[in-house]
Amino acid sequence: MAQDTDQVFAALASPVRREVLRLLRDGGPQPVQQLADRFDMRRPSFSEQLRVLREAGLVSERRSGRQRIYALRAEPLAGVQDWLGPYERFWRGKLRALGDVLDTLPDDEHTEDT
Amino acid sequence: MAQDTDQVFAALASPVRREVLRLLRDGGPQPVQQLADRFDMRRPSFSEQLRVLREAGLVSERRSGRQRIYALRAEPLAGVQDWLGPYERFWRGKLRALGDVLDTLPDDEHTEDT
DNA sequence: TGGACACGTAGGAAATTTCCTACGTATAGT
DNA sequence: ACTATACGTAGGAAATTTCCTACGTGTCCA
Repeated sequence: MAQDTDQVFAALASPVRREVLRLLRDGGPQPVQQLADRFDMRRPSFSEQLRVLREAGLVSERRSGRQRIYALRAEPLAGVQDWLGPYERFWRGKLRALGDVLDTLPDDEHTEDT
Repeated sequence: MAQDTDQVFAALASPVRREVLRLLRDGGPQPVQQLADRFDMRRPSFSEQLRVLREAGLVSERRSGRQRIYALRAEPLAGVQDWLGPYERFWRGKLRALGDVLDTLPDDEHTEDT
């Protein structure tokens, strides 16, 4: 569980890998070649980036002839959003009036004085 | 820009650092010592973990006598949620199961059946 | 059956991360 | 001024990441 979370966050900590996810999101499932053309990188290096995404569960692979079609698997990102949940009120509180948020708090556990 | 995003995701890719954020979220601002007691790690190593969080903008530091009080800075997490936004429809409503169909959708049309 | 194509793995170099011990700096108390 | 406390930096070892070139596997096609 934490292992998965680690892998997902680590996978997202690379502009190349985030761009791959975006390409799959906006362009749908694609073969490796078509994805790789977008990056200034040798093919084996790109394969490794795909492997990181695959092991994080963020993409799936399907074979079609001699091509491999990669597709976005967004489920792990739902886990990221779940993790994010409990923090949300902290930045909403900063962006809005503080009193507005405090009014709706179920319990008060973020005292800011000594 | 992407540099910041990289650092935030990389900072989150460690159970120790995520636990620090949780402790600050649930326990409010705390000195280093009090945080460090929760981890099986030497102090200098823990200082480095804090440095990673600090450089990602996820914590702030304030001096109080010979202590340094760390506090959660959640703003970068808002950036994470923004990044997550365009992926949300992929895990909601099982649209992804249809694969090619969503590729043909002109607008975001997420009916939540089943 | 032979060759081109799509993609991966093998293995290695360089950079980065993460831990450690040793030491430095600043503050507090006596 | 001296000592203890709180925390960081320095520097180094081990593990991991990320890139490369070279090569292997499987598929398509003439």
